[in-house]
Order: sequence, then C-alpha cells, then structure tokens
Amino acid sequence: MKVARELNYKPNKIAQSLAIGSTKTIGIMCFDLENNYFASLVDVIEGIAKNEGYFINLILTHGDPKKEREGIAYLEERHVDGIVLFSVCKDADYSTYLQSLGIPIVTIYNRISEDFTFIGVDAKKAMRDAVKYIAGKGYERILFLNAKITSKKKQGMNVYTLQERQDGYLQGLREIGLHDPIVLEGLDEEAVSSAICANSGRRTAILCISDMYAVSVLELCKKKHWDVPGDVGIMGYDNMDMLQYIAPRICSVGYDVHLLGKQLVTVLLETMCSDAPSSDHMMDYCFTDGESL
Amino acid sequence: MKVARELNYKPNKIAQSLAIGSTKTIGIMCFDLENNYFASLVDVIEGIAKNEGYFINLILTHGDPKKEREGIAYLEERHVDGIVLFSVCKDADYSTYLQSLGIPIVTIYNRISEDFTFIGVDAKKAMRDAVKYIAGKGYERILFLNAKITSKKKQGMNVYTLQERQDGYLQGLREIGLHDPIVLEGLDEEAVSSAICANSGRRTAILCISDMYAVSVLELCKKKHWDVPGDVGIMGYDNMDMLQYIAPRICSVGYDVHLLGKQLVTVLLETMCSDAPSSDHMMDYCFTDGESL
DNA sequence: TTGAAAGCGATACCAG
DNA sequence: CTGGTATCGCTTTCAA
Repeated sequence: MKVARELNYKPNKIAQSLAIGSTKTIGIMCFDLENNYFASLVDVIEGIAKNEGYFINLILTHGDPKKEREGIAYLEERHVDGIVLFSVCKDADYSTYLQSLGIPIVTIYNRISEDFTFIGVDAKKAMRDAVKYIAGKGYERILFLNAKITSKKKQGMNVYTLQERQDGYLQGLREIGLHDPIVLEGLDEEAVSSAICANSGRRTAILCISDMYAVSVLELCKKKHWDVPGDVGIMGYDNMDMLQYIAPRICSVGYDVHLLGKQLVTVLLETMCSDAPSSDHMMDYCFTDGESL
Repeated sequence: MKVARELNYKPNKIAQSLAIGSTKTIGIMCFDLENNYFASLVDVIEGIAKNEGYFINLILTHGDPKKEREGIAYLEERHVDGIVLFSVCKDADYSTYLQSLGIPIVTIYNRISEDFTFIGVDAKKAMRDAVKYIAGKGYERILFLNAKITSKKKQGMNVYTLQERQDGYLQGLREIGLHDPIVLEGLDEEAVSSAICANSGRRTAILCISDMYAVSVLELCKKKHWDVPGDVGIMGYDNMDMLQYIAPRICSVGYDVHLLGKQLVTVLLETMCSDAPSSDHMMDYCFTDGESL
C-alpha cells in the first residue's frame, strides 16, 4: 500500500469492469434537456445514482426513434448495468429486442410494454380528476389541447403518456355528463381560437397536455384580449417552476419530481440485483391552485 | 462475418477501450440541470459529441467543490478522453492537480487558470457595454445585483464569472462618468428595495447577474407597485427562453448557446488530438431588447 | 492473407 | 495468508 501510494497508483476502472463484468454505470436515455421536466429528472437521478456508487451515461434522442435505437445499441456495447428509458419507440419487435439484451430497464413517461417496469404518475387518473376539478370551478365546456398525437402515431412513435392523458380527459368528461369532447392537436392558433369561440355562451376551459402548451394558450388569450379565468379557463400539467413567474398563475397538476427520481433509481437498482422485474410504481399527484381557473 | 452475424456478435467496448487506451467518452462536470442555461448547454454538447462518435459521462456538482474533486477522480479512473469543466473549485493546487492528470480539459463559465482553454462570452465586456446600453436609455443611476460572491469567495469557491461581470459593471460605470457604484449581493428584498428607493430623484436601473435574479427583481417591483421601466429599469443576463413568457419582457444579454456548445466540443476534440492546449474562444453577444428598460 | 501470441489492467481461483 | 496463473474481450504485432 505504501509503494502504491508513492507511485500514485490509481485503479483502472476499465480493466476492473472487464474483469468483474459490471461497469457501475447507468444509462439514461432521454428526449432532451431543454424541457425543464426532463432536466430536473435527470438531475435528480444523477444525484441519487452517484450516492449509490453509479455513474451516468447520458444519451438524448430529441424524439428521434433512430437515435434511440442507436443509443440502446451503444449502451449495450458499453455494458451499462441498467437503463432508465424515456422511450419514443414503440412496436412489439422493439420490446422483444430490449428484452433480449438482458439489461435491467426501467421505463418512465412512455410505457413500452408490460414486460418493463414503469414508474410515473397515473396520467389517466390525473386528467380524469382534472376535468372534475375544472368542472367544479363552474366551467360548462372543457376542451383538451394535446400535442400532435395522430401524426406521431403515424410515424410509429410511442405516444403512451399523451394517449393516457387524453383518455383520462375523455373519461372524466363522460363521468360528469359532458358529452361533447373536443380534442385539439398541436398549437394552431386559428384552430384553438375558433374552438374556444364556438362556446354557445357556455364558460369554456382548456385543459392542456403540458404547462408549455398552457403558457402558449395564455399568451394567445392575452393577444385576443380574453379574460383569464373569466372568459377562458386554463389548466396545465407538470407544474413547472416557471409558472410561478407568469401572471395569472396557471393551475397545474404537480407531483414530486425528486421522489419520482428516487423511486426510479431504487427500482432500477432492485431489478439489477434481483434480476426479476419489479412492479410498477404510481406516484401521487396534486392540483396546484392558481388564478387561471 | 456471416458467422458473427449468426451468433449475434457485438463488440465489447470495455475490452476495446482497455486494449486501445481510449474510451471515446467525454466527461461533463456541471453545476446542475435545474438551471436552463446549463441544461441547454449539456443538451447541445451531447448532440455534437455524439455526432463525433463520443459518449457523455455526466457528473453534477450542485456547487459543491468536494463533489467536483471526487467527480474528477472518477473521470480519471474511468479514463475519459476529455472533460468539459464548469468548475466551482479554485486554488493553485487544484490547477496543478488537474494538469497532472494529463486529460484534455476545456473550461467554461468559470476560468481555473491560464493553463486551461476557456470558452465563453467575454462577460466583463458584455457587462461594461450593458451599463452603457442602460445609460443610453436615460437612466442616471445603475445598481448591480450579484450573487453572494463574497461568501462564496470565503468558502474558496471559484467566482470567476461573477467577478468578471461585476468588474465589467464597475468599469462601465467609470467610463460613463457615474461614480457611485452600488453592488448588492444576494436577493435580500429589504436591501434591494432600500437601495432602489435611495435614488435622490434619479431614474434607477438594476443590472442583474442573471435572468433568474432579474425575474425576481421584477416580482419585487410588482409587489411594491413600482412601474417597470418607468420607476425602475431591469436588465438580466443569459436571455433565457422563459423571459419571453414574462411581462414586461426583460432586457437581457444573449448569445448563441448552440454555437457555444459547438465550439466547446470542437476545441476539446482539437486538444485531444494535438495534445497541445488550444487558445481561448470568446463568443459574441447581443442585447435583446425588451420592455424593462 | 491468415493465424498465433503478447499485452491492456484488473479479478479470482488454486496451490504452497 | 501469500504468490502464481488463467480469465475478461479486444488490439496489435510478428511470423508463417
């Protein structure tokens, strides 16, 4: 040991990994970091993984399924011990391909199949309750603003969470006896405006797939000089930090990102040890009150 | 090759790295990803590095010098080919220690020493010009709101960029003949309010170390019912995306984050090949006009 | 062109 | 408890 110190010996983790067959590395496959939701989650995961002695290999897909496949191949070659996967791919082949790798995988945001543990919020339930929450504020007409889910589907992309949220909206609407669901896809100002205007005198709210959409709708309302929440109600999803700086404060669906990251890593580590897939974890959520409803 | 395909052969990058002595991996040592500025930059770096065939090992320090030192040690053990370093450490020993590792390092945000290539915006010049820009809008009194630079210094932290920005402010003030610099440290509402109020009838602007501080000052002004930009002018730094959703639109110092990331990776790759430290790159910046001045 | 052997830097087993 | 050796999977060199 004395000689080792004198020669300034440093163990070579590469050789160690090769010999021991484990890299002590976790791969994170994520969309992007521009979105604060993803960035926060990666931030939390890194911290917890590091505490547990694991390193992070980060790969971003920017929504490109090809990049995801390539990224998975890289992670396989690099022999990461586990993967946190925000997937944009979806087909049966992909699921069996992932399964064949024999690498523990935990999915988040989009589910791939029942074969992989999923950690997240029960988006369907959250949106169903959000509809009731909005109705409770006296709105008689509730629109849903989704991303361009149909075209994403056509491109063979994974739209699990978008679909869940939309289904939750539809279910919520049925349960409160409103039978004219209106789903908008993408932020086309014309389309959104005319949908809002066709209200036949009923107070209208718009439930958005995410806070970014909600913020854009708010911008639109300001431009059109519509009063929020008087003329138009707005609700977002994710409760991003940024909302607190925007007036009026947009109501949103929030959850504990730190806890989510914690569970993600815990379950992944569990899977890595026991070699058996763990059960899903559904997080709690809560509505953050604001001035937009 | 046919047999290889049949047996579904996949090269083992770990063994390859060991044999070849290169991991094709770049380490990114960064503060956090909560800050959109850092998150964007990491996002850009990942994309460009991947295009060049390099992988990302991400380590976050959350401003803790101890975590940075540990992180560097990990990256050394893992034999990354190069490091992008957002440093919070600063002392002569640290610089020579890093030098002794023999790993190509490019620094950003905070400079460590002349021995390491630095890529970034000339913050001193930017702030000096910002003072003139503000003065040009008719303000006769300009305050500077910094982070808690003094206490960070005492803790032995690297405050290079904070100091540069502050020095730029001081220099700009001298050059336009204003001789009462007022530097505030940290967002103490009391202190900021009273500094703003002690204006002796002169129109007052507050130049902030970053957009987050600028946004908070705006919040404060709203709470105090001060008119922006009538009573108080505000200017930020970084020109974060978020500003476009906040009214009034805060003026800021912007620059091309994508280009910054591109240069970072390019220079790092250059250093990795030639083995000689490259020269610094100073980015252009521009003032984004808004409604807060 | 092909094949065999030595190394990269650790771990792990087995005899002494 | 110590010291030698095979192994991990690949690159590289050298000989055939």
